[in-house]
Amino acid sequence: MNRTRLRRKDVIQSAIAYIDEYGVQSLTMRRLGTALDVEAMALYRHVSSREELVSAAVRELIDGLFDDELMQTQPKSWEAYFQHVANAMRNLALSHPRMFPLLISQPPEAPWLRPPLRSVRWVDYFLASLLGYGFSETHAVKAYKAFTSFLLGDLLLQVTAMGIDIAPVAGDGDEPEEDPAEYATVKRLEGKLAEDPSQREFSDGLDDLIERIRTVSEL
Amino acid sequence: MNRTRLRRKDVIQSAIAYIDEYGVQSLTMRRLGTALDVEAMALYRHVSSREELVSAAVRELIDGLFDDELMQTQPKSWEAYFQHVANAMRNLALSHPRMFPLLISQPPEAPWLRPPLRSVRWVDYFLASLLGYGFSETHAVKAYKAFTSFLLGDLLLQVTAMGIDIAPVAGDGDEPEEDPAEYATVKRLEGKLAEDPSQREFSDGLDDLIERIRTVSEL
DNA sequence: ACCTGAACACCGTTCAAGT
DNA sequence: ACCTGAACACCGTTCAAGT
Repeated sequence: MNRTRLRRKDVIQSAIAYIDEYGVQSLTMRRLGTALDVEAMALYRHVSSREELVSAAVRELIDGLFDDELMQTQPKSWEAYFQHVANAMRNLALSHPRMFPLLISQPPEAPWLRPPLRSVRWVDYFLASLLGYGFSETHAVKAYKAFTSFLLGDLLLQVTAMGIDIAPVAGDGDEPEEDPAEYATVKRLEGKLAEDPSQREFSDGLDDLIERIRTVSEL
Repeated sequence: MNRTRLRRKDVIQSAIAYIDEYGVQSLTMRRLGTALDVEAMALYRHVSSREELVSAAVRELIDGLFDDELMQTQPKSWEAYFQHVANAMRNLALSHPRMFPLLISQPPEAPWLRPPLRSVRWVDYFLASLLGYGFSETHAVKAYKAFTSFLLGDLLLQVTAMGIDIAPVAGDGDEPEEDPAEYATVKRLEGKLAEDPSQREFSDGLDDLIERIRTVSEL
């Protein structure tokens, strides 16, 4: 019944799995301990605090993304490269919707590191690639900023639209409920608002972004 | 020394002030109680749980934005209206950097409500305004989506760049530290990366967005 | 070297009791 | 009607002790 000696990796992987299923709020040293068939206190052998565990989980995800999806291929055009990275990040967000917001809430290693591309290694590789595609330094930095802003906005929106939140759902208390039926315009447009063209919206937004970056580069 | 009877409003305002100063993680019923010269348990007379308190604080901020900044003036052009709303939201984000991420992490009232514009009343008013400026229904919804995505991405980036996070700073544990000096490209571009043209970047991004929306509308 | 048990200081929340 | 005190079940974390 007892697996081989507990390793740090196991603890971190378990934490990710736990958060994916129940959310960070529910992650408890004691609960993760019992999930691993161990007393909570044993975890401190591998992790210095709950906070460090969570931030290690975040790092794990980002490093995984780097190793699996990007080192492998180097597309011919920078446009294809953007598509590549964007879709890899999107897949990460969609397969770990409860982890994704943590990429933002964790403080970055450097102030100019912009989530969700939040490791120095990552950004270094990204910028170096752009330079390799012939971007000027200024243009590469601009593209990096525009790209992160796009990813963050769109993916976070998508993830929260999945009805997932950092904290579990809060009851409405005894506040006056807002009644959507009262709001004429919203009611009228509800059909269009609720349309969920998430993949399409993302692709269109991305195409748009690429177009903007191209335009700037040609000035 | 004892103020007039505790009101729900006081509790919520205090919670906002407390979060602004110390972050949500530090908000504790007991601590907020002593900040209000009252036992923690007294708060439950006005608020049904800690969660409900936090979500009331978020709602308070959004409602305040609505009342103060937007009902007042109705600019002549939709472009000016966008600027209006965007800057109002930006001011909110910058004056409550520790609250702002909560606008995202709290579940929205309806699935198609996109943070940070996250109240039905708000969105109704926003969409109605666009229709008033002559937008078609489809175009108004598209503009709403593009606008929220922009606001969310840019403001969240700005707020996290302030070094603020939902959770207090996590130590790095005994993981291998990433050494920025090792990363050549990042090192080379560090100057450009660290430039903080936040107001300008935001304005440019907004101009860009407006331009995109205009273009679509003319097709 | 790794895990456990008991303990400490702190939570959110309930409930009977005070005024 | 509003607040308090004591209590309960749960946390993160420390530390001495077991193997």
